[in-house]
Order: sequence, then structure tokens, then C-alpha cells
Amino acid sequence: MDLASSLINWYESNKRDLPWRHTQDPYKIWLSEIILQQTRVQQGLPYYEKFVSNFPTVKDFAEADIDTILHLWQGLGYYSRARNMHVAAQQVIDQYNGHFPDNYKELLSLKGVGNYTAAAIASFAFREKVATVDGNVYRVLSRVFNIEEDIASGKGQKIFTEVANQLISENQPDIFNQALMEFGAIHCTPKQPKCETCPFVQSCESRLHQIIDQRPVKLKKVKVINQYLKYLLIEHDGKYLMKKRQEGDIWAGLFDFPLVITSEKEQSLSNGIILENTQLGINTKDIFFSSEPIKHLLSHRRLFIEFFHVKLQTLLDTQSDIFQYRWMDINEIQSVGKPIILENYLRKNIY
DNA sequence: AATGCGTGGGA
DNA sequence: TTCCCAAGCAT
Repeated sequence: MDLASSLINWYESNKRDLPWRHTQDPYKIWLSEIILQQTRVQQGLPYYEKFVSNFPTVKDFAEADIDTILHLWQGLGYYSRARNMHVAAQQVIDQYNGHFPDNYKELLSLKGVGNYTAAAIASFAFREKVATVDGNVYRVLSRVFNIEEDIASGKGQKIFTEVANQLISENQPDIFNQALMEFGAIHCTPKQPKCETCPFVQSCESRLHQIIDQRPVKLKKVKVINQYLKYLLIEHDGKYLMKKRQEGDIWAGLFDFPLVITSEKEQSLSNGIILENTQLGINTKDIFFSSEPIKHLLSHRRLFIEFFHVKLQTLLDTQSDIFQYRWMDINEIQSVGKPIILENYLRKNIY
């Protein structure tokens, strides 16, 4: 039996029951694929349910307020996915008359839809014969065929895509795609793959050479930098000063408090530094409480975060609006998307 | 082509 | 604790 057939057999008796496998609605497939980018099923599942029930159709999604979408996305990370989805939903309404494009090529034109996601929607919603090449596929193929090419390079991605399209089942391309990814996700796992019960153990080339743990080859290493964030929780009359984060940095589109960022650990919080960072005339003597530093890890940064509570003696004379600051009460703060570290701190200390 | 973009879980 | 990562994409 060929690899595709064995894989499909394995899939039929081992697949997980996931909600997006019960629909052919391209909108719901798209939603699930975006949510699952760089995200585990367990983490993404509740978000998928939330979004489907809040926005049953692409039209609902397109007409929604971006702040509402980001609030629902809160905690899932990579927030550009949500912002891009909002744009893409409007593309579907405006350019495709509300009907999802039904082929790989046109799907690629949607914001936030790249090679993998376009192939996934084309395959699962429209049965187009195109291989879905994701991290699982890289891993399985690199092991079974002992492919040494770096999966992060353009050349590598081309090679793996060709191999996958070579292997894809003629009659059931969609099932084949699901099967290959599912096999990587729960059987041919990054660590401790279940080789003992693997249907391909006899022919797996990297297994034969005992180099499973060296596949796939991934050369790029992310550089992690330290940053020290000092948040100012400026309170007056039950409201706090906040502003929406702009594009070009982490948490774009989410709301947060005025803050001072330093790259040095032992930077004291002087009036000058606060003024320089926030443009606000806050005086350190108005700080009545400061928290212990909290460590927050991003894939590319190590953040050490402190919270400084400020009670204003007199209302700020600033024209806050020119810096896009807003006074927000607890209800408003709860209703907008914020970095998870803020949500956690607020739940513990303020709400 | 290389880099930036979150969060939570497991070894 | 630290590291690696989990169904990528835009620039």
C-alpha cells in the first residue's frame, strides 16, 4: 500500500474529533486555520467557539468593531492575525460579493492568508488538490525521507511543498492533508515520537539512521532581548489613563497604560524619564504603590514588568487627547483587549 | 532573506 | 529554570 493510503487508514482510526472537521463552510475553516497558526489546539478551541457564536458569518465578522474582535482575541497572542482577519473579511464582502473565494490562488489575495492557509481553505472547503504544508508536514516528511534542507529557508519550503504535492492522494486530497498534519501533531511529534507503533517505521529513513531527533533541520535562532517595563496606573475619580497601542510594536491595537521602557535593569524612575516616555507631567511623589517585578516571556523578548500606582492630587493639565490618552473606567477597561499581563494584574489587584 | 510578532505547556 | 515549541504571515 502506498504512503497516502496508509496515512489515510491511520487517520480514520486515530483522528481527533475537532469542531472545524464537521463543517465545509470556508468562513469557519478560515477562522480555525488562522486561530491555529503557531497555536495549540487546546489553546485555540475556546476561541474558535467564541468567534463562531459571536460572528456566525463572514459578514458579521466584517461588520464587527475591531476593538470587539481584539477583546475576543485577548490572550491568544499574535494579534495581527485578528487585525488581518478583519481586513480580509471586508475584502470578501467588497471584492467577492460576500462569497469566499473558492480556489488557492484567489484565497492567497486575502490579508493574512499565506501559502499554508490558502491551501487549507482550498482543500478542506473546496476539495482543491493542493498540499497543506505546515510545521507538522515539514517534520513528518523530513523524517520519513530524511530531508536535510533547512525548513526555514525559501529553498526548503519549496522542496517540502513539491514532495507533499507529489504524495497527495488523487481521490481524497483533503483527507490526505488532514491525515498528514494530524499524524505529525499526535504521532510523529517533535519530542518522543511514537516510533514503536509507527506505520512507517520500516521505511523511515531518519529512523534507520537514528537521527530522528535531528529532523527537521531548523537553523534560525530567535534572539531574545531583555526589556524592563514600568507601567503607570494613573487613577483619578475611579478612572485610569489608557491608550491604544499603535502598529509597529507588540500588542498593536490593544489598550495599555502609560509606560516607561528601559533596556537597563537598574534604571530608576525619575520625573525626567517619566516625562520623556509618557509626555505626561507625572511626579514620582504621586506614586503610592509599586509592585514586585513580574517576568513575562515572549518568543523574542524577556519582559520584566513593574506596576506603579499613581493617585493624582490635581487633575492633569495635559491635553491628553493629543497623545491619544483616554480616561477609562473599570467597565470600559474590561471591555477592551489588553495584553494578557495587564489583564492578569488587573484581575488580581483592581477589578 | 531575515526578522518581528504572544501565549501557555511540557520536558 | 530554561528551552523549545504550536496548523504562519507580513514586510
